Amino acid sequence: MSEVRVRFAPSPTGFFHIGSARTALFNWLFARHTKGKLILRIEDTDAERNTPEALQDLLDGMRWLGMDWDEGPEVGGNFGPYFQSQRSKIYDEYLEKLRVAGHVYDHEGAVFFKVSGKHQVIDDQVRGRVERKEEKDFIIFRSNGSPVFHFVNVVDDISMGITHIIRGEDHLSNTSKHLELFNAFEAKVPKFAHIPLILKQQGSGKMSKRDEGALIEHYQKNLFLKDAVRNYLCLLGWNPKTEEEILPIKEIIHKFDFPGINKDNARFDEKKMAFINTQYVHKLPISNYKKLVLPILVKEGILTNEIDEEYLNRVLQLCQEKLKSLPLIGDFTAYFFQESYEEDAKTKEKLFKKGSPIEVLQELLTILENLHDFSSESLENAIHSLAEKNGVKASSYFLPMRFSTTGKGGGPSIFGLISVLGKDRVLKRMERFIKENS
RNA sequence: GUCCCGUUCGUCUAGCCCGGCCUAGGACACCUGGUUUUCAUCCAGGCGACAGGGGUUCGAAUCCCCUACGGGAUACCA
Repeated sequence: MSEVRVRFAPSPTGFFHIGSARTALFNWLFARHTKGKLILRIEDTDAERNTPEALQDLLDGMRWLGMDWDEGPEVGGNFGPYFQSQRSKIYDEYLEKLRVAGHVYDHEGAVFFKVSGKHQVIDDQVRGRVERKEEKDFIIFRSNGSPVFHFVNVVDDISMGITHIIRGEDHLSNTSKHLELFNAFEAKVPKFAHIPLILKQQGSGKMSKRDEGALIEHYQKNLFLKDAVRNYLCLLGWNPKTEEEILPIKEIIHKFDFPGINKDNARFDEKKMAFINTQYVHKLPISNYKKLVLPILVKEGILTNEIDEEYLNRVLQLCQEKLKSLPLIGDFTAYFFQESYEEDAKTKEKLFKKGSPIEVLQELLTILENLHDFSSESLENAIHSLAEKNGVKASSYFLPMRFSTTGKGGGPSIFGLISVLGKDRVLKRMERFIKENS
């Protein structure tokens, strides 16, 4: 059996967006699943709209999402060049073949392809048999001498030995043109797989570069985990047929195949994207998590050099299970590292409405002063026995404790919080709070 | 307009090819309750769909036809 060769063929005319990324991803998954090759081919025949920045953004985005290519820019290969702008010689040769066989004619300076008028049958791996007839002759070389997409696309797929064409459904109608060309060249026709499009979150139509959250850059900037973004993208138009949706990429590669691809378009859902990201944040190995979060804390001026490594580790570990996304880390942990932090006014109001927190805190203070073991288990026992002695619910101590030491109404689990903060800080902050509020 | 593709909870989807196991399963979101409180974790429960109409069949989400709706293509863009 011959080796699978698939290609991702973007044109670098804008920033790398979700739709392109997902097409690249499906090609990559198929290549890895079949142990074949992924070819990255840059379709830059439109000199007017191509930019080097867009190309760089594309390569960065591919790598960020963990998609490597076996042939193409920066890696080379035996079927190059991989930029269409450098393949004009090949295109001229192929054009000559069509001329010799009488498939083309010149008109108004442009070269037209003479259509056969026959029904073209696509045996699509996703949609089954699709039949379409190309009615009109079409241009393959512009009057300025440059070749047109349909022509270069087919010529490259032939000359690069592409075996499977996995692309968006928006190309399904174009396929009859491409089939005409493959036939005119008497070339073997690759298998086609037209994958569903990604629709914009609101309104109608497919997702475009201008839509919120459409650019890969957006996820990079907002510190989404790349594995999470990739996992979500896999789920748009493909399903693993398991109840579990959050899967390691190895498993996705193993399961990925054409029968699992859906026919209907999928609407992009930022909430589910965010949910999956949160799951990945929670599962992040501690060393990795620390590496990602540290620069944020430093940048936000929350961490200074004198921070005790041991303490930092405990804080980060404590907060991970409640952290929804990486950029929230500063807000979530600032009070661990700084003595001046803002108090949440609404929570404070609530606290004082509930009773006399100062009295409660004074009692807590004496208990905690005499508590030598500040582990969360020990704290839990102490608070529970205090509650029992006073005939109240243990939870009645939680908000006073939390608010007086953090100025917040929410955060990590209470005993863990007090334990990590440590006896010195807790007592000092409670005392300060009592003084300032009585 | 013409051509092509599609249509299961608000959203992503399982089931459809090979009709009965489907009083249609899961996930996100939402709502309610629980847990270490407010909550951003976690757990339990709830809400919620086979686009409509005709066939075929003992039986249809599953097969066929029509309609409606959605998407795409109709460029000397890719």
